[in-house]
Amino acid sequence: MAWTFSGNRPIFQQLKEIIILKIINSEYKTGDKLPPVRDIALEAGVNPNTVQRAMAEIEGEGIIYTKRGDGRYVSEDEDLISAVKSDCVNQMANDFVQSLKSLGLDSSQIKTTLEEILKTE
Amino acid sequence: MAWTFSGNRPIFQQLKEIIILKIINSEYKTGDKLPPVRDIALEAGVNPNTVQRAMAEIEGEGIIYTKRGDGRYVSEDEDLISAVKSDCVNQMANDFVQSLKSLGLDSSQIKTTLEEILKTE
Amino acid sequence: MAWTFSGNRPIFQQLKEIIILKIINSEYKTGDKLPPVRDIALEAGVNPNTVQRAMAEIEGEGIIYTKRGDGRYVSEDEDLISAVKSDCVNQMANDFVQSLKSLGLDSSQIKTTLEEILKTE
Amino acid sequence: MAWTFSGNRPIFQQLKEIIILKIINSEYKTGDKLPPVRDIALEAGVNPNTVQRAMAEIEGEGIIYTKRGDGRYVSEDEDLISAVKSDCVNQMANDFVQSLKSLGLDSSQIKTTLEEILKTE
DNA sequence: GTGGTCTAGACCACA
DNA sequence: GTGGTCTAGACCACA
Repeated sequence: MAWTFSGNRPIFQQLKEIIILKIINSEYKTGDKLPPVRDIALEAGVNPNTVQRAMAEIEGEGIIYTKRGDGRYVSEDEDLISAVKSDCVNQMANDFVQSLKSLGLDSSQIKTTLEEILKTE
Repeated sequence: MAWTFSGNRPIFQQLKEIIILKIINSEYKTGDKLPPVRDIALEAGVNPNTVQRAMAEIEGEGIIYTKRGDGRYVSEDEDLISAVKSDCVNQMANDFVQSLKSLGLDSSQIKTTLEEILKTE
Repeated sequence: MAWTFSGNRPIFQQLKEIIILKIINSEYKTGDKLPPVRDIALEAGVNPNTVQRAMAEIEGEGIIYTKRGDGRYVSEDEDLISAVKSDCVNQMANDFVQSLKSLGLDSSQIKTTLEEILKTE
Repeated sequence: MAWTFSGNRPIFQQLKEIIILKIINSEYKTGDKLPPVRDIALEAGVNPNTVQRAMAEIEGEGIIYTKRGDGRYVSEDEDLISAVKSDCVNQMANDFVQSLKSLGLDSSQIKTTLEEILKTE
């Protein structure tokens, strides 16, 4: 996954999402040590403060933790991580359905729309 | 549709979305005169300038136009409006699929997820 | 010449320009009686007040005049009308040259640009 | 280039034009950081909001972009910038030719008119 | 009455 | 320090 940012959304948020994604997808595995803030900052081409902020917020969600004087680690709690993933999936699906309903589509139209998209991929 | 705003996104953008939605859903019909900026501002509880900005941006997309000294009207171009709607739907569906794929789900998992959600509604 | 308006500029100004154009091009000839304000308003699909304002401003420039209780007439002063025309042409040409110079083009580039355009017409 | 405004056209539009001109003429070069909104506002003697609006619209055309929390920069895409310039030149030339033709001048008269003007400069 | 522009001033997120 | 948003309020052109 590349460190690219969309410009119209806060970089720290996009960073958060990318890092969480790397954890969910086991690019950073359970119990792994994460790269130092400075390395990520360099690689992503952003200010270390921005990485710091993203990390702090992810830590707030419990899926990474800090060993003082050592570094940050991915939580060993695999259930937590898979819970984060399924929460994420469910919220996206709910938002998607909600949005299309507000545009006036019913369930079967929503299903058809999705199938159309999946076919073209 | 209520004039409620989420707080973490600009009001003028949310206004834009709500108004476009009203047009797509024919609450404001083709050729209709829209309520005056000041009326919407009052109803939505925001400053007229904020409504003005939303309107100007929607006008930039061509689905409404201004008659000077008179007011704003929904475009008579029904094709344009239905194009806006289907663009909207397609983009949402694409984003949804893209996001779930980046979380590691394949097509059949995405389909299953959506069906689960639709069942619970 | 059709009575069509661009929307982002005042209608009365566009009306002025169209009417003056009709005079310069002898669609309305020296000494002719102009159509009544109400007829023009109907034909152009605008408010009679707007036509009235355009007429008043043209009258201010001397190329039309009012006979009370009768109507408006194109001035008999042919020199005045051709002066208006050449003023118009000169001002346009000056503005054009000025604008292109401010974009950094020199005289010969301006000439070339114009010749390119004339070729493609 | 002075920050002077004509009074009968919106200031934000004139600002837009002046800033774009400065980019086209490489007063603000590819990749350069632009002066802060507040500085330009002070220099031009207008409200920062007005500059903000001009900037936002220029950004919409893609030739400048914002680094959040940092400032605005001229696009690195030199092709885009030269395209903007030539579009600008062509549109001016087309408008000019169109206007003179509607006044009844033919191609050779238009050419002569321009040459007269260029001689007197 | 309608939209369009502008100012002054405030407050916020971001880096 | 930088841009982004928003409000309050004013004034104007237009129809």
